[in-house]
Amino acid sequence: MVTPGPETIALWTRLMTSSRVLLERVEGALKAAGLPPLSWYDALLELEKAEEGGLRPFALQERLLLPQYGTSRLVDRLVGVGLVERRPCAEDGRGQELAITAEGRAMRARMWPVYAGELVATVEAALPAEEAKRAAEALDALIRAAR
Amino acid sequence: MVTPGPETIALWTRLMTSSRVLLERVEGALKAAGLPPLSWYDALLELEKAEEGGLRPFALQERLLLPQYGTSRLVDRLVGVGLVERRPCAEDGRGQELAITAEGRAMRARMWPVYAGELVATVEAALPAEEAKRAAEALDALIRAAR
DNA sequence: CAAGATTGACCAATCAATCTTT
DNA sequence: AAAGATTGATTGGTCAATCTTG
Repeated sequence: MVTPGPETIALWTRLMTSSRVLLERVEGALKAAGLPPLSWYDALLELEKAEEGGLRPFALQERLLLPQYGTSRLVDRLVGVGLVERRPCAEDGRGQELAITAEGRAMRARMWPVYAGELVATVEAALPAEEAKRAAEALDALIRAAR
Repeated sequence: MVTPGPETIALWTRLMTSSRVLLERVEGALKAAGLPPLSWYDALLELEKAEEGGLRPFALQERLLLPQYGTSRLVDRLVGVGLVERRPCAEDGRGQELAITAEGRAMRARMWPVYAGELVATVEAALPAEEAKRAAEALDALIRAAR
């Protein structure tokens, strides 16, 4: 039977713990500031990067690594509070185009300083840039191996 | 205004992506084998390590990094299917002792090969032990900085 | 009152089924 | 039939309130 080596176990447990602890910090800071969750930020950022044409739901889905229904429900909420618009799609009658609204841009801009502040206070306080870079490369190898 | 450096952003995004992608792999493999989710494994393992005396819910909670109500609901499910037992606590009338049952041990033993297989297939396929060790140390520094 | 633990009500995530267009 | 997207029903997670004992 296969048994992972101690380095593998250590990396796995630290990966699970660090991602949860950091995520909690960021989400906690957003909530404390009366702002929406990180998932909203991610979606707004992708739509803002896409500019004029907007994005099709399936494209947003790929970028956010969400299931199809997850995207559908997330977009429902964003549309519900006026941060995103749904428009019929010209080229493909099955689909739509999603576009960020002015309110959406404003919300993302309000969220960023809070988000950025936590990243600086945790990641940059913990690791010099050179080490952060090496760790990022190792994680990148994990990502490629897992899909 | 604070702005995280590019290495910080890269590490953060890889951390979020790698943890999600690897977790999906492991959860997917468990589900495909008709087994319960990883959260059950984690709880069963802690209770098995605790041996005879069992664990108080608050102690399990600390080890699993769950909120109090989260632990309560998780234990509900484990007790519901007979993998864990709740016993009144001798020293402290407010609390209980949680103990893994024989069925609980058997379930953990069935889950481990599936879990271990995915770790080997992803982590060990991606990184030599020496690099895994260095990455684990970097993540450990992140964990300490975040709490 | 603080600590350990649970619970009702609500929100979010998931599954399977569905609908439309290609 | 496959791709894009949504939806009803269920399950799981979260919040605030509650209960009991220290």
